[in-house]
Amino acid sequence: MTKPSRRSRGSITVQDVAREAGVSAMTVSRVVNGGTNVREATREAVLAAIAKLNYSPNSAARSLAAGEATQIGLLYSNPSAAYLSQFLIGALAAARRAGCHLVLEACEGERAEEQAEATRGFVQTHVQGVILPPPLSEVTAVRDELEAAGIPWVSVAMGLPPEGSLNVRIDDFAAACAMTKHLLDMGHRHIGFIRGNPNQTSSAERFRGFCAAIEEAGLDLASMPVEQGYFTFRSGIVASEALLDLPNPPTAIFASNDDMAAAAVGVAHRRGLHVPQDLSVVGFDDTALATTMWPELTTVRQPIAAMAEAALTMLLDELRPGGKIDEPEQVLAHQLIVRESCAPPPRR
Amino acid sequence: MTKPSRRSRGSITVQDVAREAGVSAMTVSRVVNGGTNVREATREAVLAAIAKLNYSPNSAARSLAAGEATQIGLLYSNPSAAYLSQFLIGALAAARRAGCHLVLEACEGERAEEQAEATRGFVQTHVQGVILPPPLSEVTAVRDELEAAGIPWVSVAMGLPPEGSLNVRIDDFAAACAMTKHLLDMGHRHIGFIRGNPNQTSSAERFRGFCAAIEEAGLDLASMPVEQGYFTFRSGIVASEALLDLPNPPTAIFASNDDMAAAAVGVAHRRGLHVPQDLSVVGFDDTALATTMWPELTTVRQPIAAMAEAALTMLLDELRPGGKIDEPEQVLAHQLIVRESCAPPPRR
DNA sequence: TGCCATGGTGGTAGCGCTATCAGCTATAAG
DNA sequence: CTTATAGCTGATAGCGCTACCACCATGGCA
Repeated sequence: MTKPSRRSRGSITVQDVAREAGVSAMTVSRVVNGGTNVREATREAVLAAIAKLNYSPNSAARSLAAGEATQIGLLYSNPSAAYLSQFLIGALAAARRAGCHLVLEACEGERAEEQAEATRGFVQTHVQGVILPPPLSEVTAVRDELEAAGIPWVSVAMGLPPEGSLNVRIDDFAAACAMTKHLLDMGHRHIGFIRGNPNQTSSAERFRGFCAAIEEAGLDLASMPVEQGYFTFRSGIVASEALLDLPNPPTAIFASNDDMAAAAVGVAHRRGLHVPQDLSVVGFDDTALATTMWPELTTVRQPIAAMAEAALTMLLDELRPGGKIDEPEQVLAHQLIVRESCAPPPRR
Repeated sequence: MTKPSRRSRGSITVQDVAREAGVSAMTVSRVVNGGTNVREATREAVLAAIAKLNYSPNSAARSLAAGEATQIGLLYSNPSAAYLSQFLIGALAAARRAGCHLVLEACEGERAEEQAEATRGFVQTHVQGVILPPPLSEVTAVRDELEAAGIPWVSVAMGLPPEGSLNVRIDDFAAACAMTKHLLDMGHRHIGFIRGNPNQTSSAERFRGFCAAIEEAGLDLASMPVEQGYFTFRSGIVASEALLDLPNPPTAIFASNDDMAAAAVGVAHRRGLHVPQDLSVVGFDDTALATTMWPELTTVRQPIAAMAEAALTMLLDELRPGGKIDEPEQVLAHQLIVRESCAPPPRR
């Protein structure tokens, strides 16, 4: 009878499974991880033993033994809170599967120096790679700092990422195009557009999509009122007021994100306009805001959690000793979400 | 010249630091962790070596060797997305410090069976402890399941936690009381209250706070219109309409959370009432929603991230072999956030 | 002088897993 | 019937860290 180590937590280990299945620990490990080169019968025996003992691998031991990347940085700034939580959920799921830790760092400031400072925090804590959700994915101060430290990064949801950089995104152009067509299909011919922050390339892509759909419909793009916004609620108020102050105001407003769309609805209500009867409003992103307003917002859904997962997975692949990844760019599918903020234009 | 192992990632280890400082690895470890029983001179030498080599401990090895809890579950349901992201930020920060992983599990359903099912997911993946943010902290199906599996948990933001249970919260009663006084101070004498979901004890506590402030001011509580809500935006719409349909509608509405307050503002706008000139509205929680509406919402801020950190820390203490914790209940400070949704009542 | 506390330190032995390579079995090829 | 080839498996040796105990000085006490 062997004396159990007093340090043992009594948990099931590979050894236990191996004994149960009548194989070696190594074979169990192989089955658990992808399982190349294991005979089918053996695999089944191991799987049965795992199920019987209710085994679950110890991730600390795993990453220690495998010498894997264990700390991945995630630099976030104010993003719409709804966006961030979805993002974190996806990233955490992937991180746990990979057995690595997510290291968060807030980057509040707007100034390049503050941003670089936040980034250096990562360099000092030895993260092996960094995920950059918007809008940080576009900040050169951050990217330069990472570049200098030799830390790889993945940018998420850029509109138009630089060639060859690691990134995960949706097709902002196509999504904006589809949304515009949705408005056109409803009969709108005079659509106001609120642009996003010019320092994010997705703003330009979304606007391009809008333009493309308008022109494809044979309408005069120059007649469509366009206002500059900055993705914030407040900027949406200013832009919407400008749009509705026009002598010939649009019958629909396409805001480049949900926050600004919510602002447009707020402004319309203040003026006694009913949405969607008097004015249609659509947004982009499908954040929680879209369903905590009245009427609920027609918008474009990004698979945020999936994008975060994809980003982390890509980064881990890149970090793996052998592996430059084959496909540094991943474009995930978006989805048009039709709710109640949109109706045919009022008859005049 | 020693041949370096090909598995080594060339990172700095305790051994390197020990050699540099002229001590043993054990001593370095002691210095890094609290450092009991180390002579001051030795400690300084080690610290210097750590700084010089830019050493940072490998958390995987650490938790493997120490046999610490390494997987902590976090069961979440719908929570306001803004709430969740703040919560995750706090929890992640604490988790990284402790070197443990956060395991997320979504619990979408309302039915006890679904909730129990989600909880069993944790039991099977061998999490050592679970954090229960609202509203899950109040679900008995979940708690029974954890109890049965012998997994300790910490509930967060319950209004009135059961005696002796691990929990972190704010004083909902005091916060609601303070908010009500703020309305009274502005001159409101006829205040409508929208209650929260009755299945959460914080709803009752907030209502109690409201009542206490009203009675303390010597007003007739029975004359204050009260509607039942369920913390959702939609329930807020129904409740607000009921309140404003009253022959003698209130001059202010105190909603038990921000979502319902936003609904109240929306309903008011639809009726051509201006907020705050014609109607004051206040909320509770200070979620992102509070600043993505117009006017911005006066509300109560919970230190969400800090509460999550406190919860995780408490759980880890509980899990530590030696230690039942001394103080199973922590009450953190809330804060009244005054914005623009609130003004003195209109003169009649 | 001996003896026990006590504070400080190092050596040893793992924690649970996987990289590596050697070996071993079948099948294919010579 | 050998030899090459491939597929499958196990023994060994760590990954970087810390629990555990042995050890060595001290110094106080009998």
